[in-house]
Amino acid sequence: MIERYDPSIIEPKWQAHWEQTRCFEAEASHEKPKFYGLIEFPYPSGMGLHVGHPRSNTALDIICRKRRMEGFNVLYPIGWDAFGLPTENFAIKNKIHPAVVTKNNVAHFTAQLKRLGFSFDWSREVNTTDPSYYKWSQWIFLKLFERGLAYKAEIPINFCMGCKVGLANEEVVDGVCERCGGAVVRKIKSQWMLKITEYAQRLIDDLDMVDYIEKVKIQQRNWIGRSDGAEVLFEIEGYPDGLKVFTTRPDTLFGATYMVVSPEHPIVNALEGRIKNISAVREYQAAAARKSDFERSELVKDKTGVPLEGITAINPATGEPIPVWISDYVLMGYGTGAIMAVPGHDARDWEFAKAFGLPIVEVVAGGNIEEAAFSDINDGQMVNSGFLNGMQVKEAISFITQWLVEKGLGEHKVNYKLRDWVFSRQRYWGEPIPLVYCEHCGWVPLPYDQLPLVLPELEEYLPAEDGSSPLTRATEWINTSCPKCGAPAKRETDTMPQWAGSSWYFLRYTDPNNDNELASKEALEYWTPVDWYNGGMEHTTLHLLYSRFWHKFLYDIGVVPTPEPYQKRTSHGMILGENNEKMSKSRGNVINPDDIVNELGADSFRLYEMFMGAFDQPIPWSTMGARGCRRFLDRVWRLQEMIKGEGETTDMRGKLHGCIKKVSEDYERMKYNTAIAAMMALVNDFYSKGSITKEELHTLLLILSPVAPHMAEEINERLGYAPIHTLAWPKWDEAALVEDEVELAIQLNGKVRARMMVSSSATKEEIEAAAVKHEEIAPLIEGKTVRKIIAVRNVVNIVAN
RNA sequence: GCGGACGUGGCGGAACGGCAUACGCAACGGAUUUAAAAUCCGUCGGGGAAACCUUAUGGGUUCAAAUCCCAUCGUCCGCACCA
Repeated sequence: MIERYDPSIIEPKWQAHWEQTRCFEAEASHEKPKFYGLIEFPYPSGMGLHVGHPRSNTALDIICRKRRMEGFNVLYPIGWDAFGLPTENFAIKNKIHPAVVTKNNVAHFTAQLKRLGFSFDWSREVNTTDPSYYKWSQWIFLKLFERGLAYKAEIPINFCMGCKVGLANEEVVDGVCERCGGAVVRKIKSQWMLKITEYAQRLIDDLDMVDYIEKVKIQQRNWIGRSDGAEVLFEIEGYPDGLKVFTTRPDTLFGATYMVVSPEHPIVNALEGRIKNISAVREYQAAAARKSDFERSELVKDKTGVPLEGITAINPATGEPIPVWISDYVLMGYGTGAIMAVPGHDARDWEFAKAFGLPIVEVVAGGNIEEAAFSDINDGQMVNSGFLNGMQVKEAISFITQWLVEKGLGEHKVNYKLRDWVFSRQRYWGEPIPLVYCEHCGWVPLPYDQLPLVLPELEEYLPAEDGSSPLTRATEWINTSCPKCGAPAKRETDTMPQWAGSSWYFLRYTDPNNDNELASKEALEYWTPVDWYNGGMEHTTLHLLYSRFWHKFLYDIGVVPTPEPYQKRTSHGMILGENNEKMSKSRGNVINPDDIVNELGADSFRLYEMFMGAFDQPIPWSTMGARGCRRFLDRVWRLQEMIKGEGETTDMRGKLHGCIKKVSEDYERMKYNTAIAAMMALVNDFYSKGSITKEELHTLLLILSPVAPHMAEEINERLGYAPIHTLAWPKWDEAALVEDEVELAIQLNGKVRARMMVSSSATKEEIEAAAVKHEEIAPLIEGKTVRKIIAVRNVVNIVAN
């Protein structure tokens, strides 16, 4: 009799063993082929580990443990994305230094992660708030600044009233702050910006060279939002600049019956004196400014606007005068901030024209423009369009673009939805921006030998009421001298957003203690790119896009050897609460990993997270299901009682090898649930037999070990084998998979009517003959003509009538 | 509105175009136990008298459809006045 399975003894034992033998540290030698597996480093929040973290971590832990057994030198690192608002808010509320809060949270997370037995290389731990780390975040920023990719601009920003901080577009969700849910308003602020738009095309194009799951690629492409069209110049009487518009439908130029400019468009100021209804226009502008972006788009149904009375534009195709309106359905931030309105063929223009009684002209036949705008570009012929008449839409687009170019009225133009990245935050707990403002020299970068520029100590971390950074109070720190001319100068008080440190952390892991470079050339050459990166879909248009941008920049300046940071990107589905809703404190459906580990053990927890459903799908938590996984491990444990004597055998070789194959292949495809199901089925088979050989159990432990490493090591040690992590991944024998006899289903006209056993060496002809003669089949086809017999895999279909 | 994913037992879910419901949960029966828990063994989608029917619904392609195509309904996710 063996004692009962007790993870609370086994798990700490093996965790200590792994830590002492340092067996999961990446090898210094670069002889072996490398494998770099990466999970998104956690933000050490006060809430502690979420059940979502282990889902991603276990998935790649399985891959990394398997890779080591396959002979790879594996890097599976861990670190902390520790700058950020929740920590700072907690610090403010409790009057503790954010660095102390961070330290406590990191300690808590570390303990939680270690209890789960991930094979992280803890010797390479990084922390974005460590000055020796953010020295290099600052270094990269200065490089961007040098190359003109960081610039300061007066821009309307999304300002969160709760956090008192500017947000990137990506951080505004449903019109409110992603973090605190507070109202977001528009404020004009001078902000540091990064020119991610300069990389827009390459960020699209190079998706072709990486292996990302398709929905990630699609979301990134949509976010960057490339559109092809033309920029067209409309003349305005008495305004020599004219009014430029961007359109993807230059073919509809003859149908442009009016123009619309956004409320912020400079033409209003330029022509102020000639706009007869200027007070109404000013009033409209003021009303638009008071609305947030969210409110503006909330009112989609009701188009509003005011004509610029006295202003007339000329349609360059027809030569006709057309009115110019101002309306907030046109955005200053996209294209030129002005549009040509073609109500016949654009839904928004159609609504606007209907609302204000503007003329609607059909220029593409095929729809009913009285009912709705007709905007199909694949099916329609040009009408009422002079020299374009009779052409198909696509033909007309290229023809008129050429015509515009020849007349000097326009040009082919590509536009992107992607905006430059707002890189300033008016907060304390972030990397200081290493620039100094000098009255004489402007913005001057800190010399590299003065990095890191360390955060000053403050009494209060709260931003000022006007939203300026708490660093404005660090008088001594701010006042410095210009590195260029020596005159008194002031430091930048904005800090970097949380995304800075996470944009390059995977590079630092390759050489985490290097004080001379962000990482050595040699380390980067060997380890990058990351071979496999798993993370959340929510980072697709944030972290993942930002880090691709930074990486491309570092590639351009010769710092990294590859144009893309991550060779492969996968994503896990979210774990929902037992009630099928998103886990949250307020819903009271949060599952704490510690509780599950306490009750069932880390191995059962890991097993359940991998077994609960398809890895890429969202899935509700079930504590009963988790207990079922514990039952399975109990059954594996008791296999020790069924071990046969020396020299005895079972007839399980075929099933065992089938399982090795299934599990090996399913791990690679992240089909963890079916891999585990296959092992459960195998164990059920051994229970049916009531016996197992020592070697068979050993092999089962090898393939189970990536999921349940503690138990696998423990039983394996008791069997007298060397530690699993030092052993090779088992190979399956294809020959063993072939069984002597297989069961075939016999179908008649596609319906299963009978089954029969046949020798697996039987020929097609033999199978067909046997099927027709089968005792249950023969009477059914008697008197009928057999038209065809299809024998495929394990089905024979007889077509007869 | 646009883009994406998806719809299979009481539940989570399996199923290279080839025997639908693997594996697990829940439920039920039995063994063991003074009893319970644990464990072991077993049963287990629905409808129909039956032939059969049944993978959201209706069509189609095919020898063969949960799987491919078209339409409809529904759910989830992302983007959203992007010209």
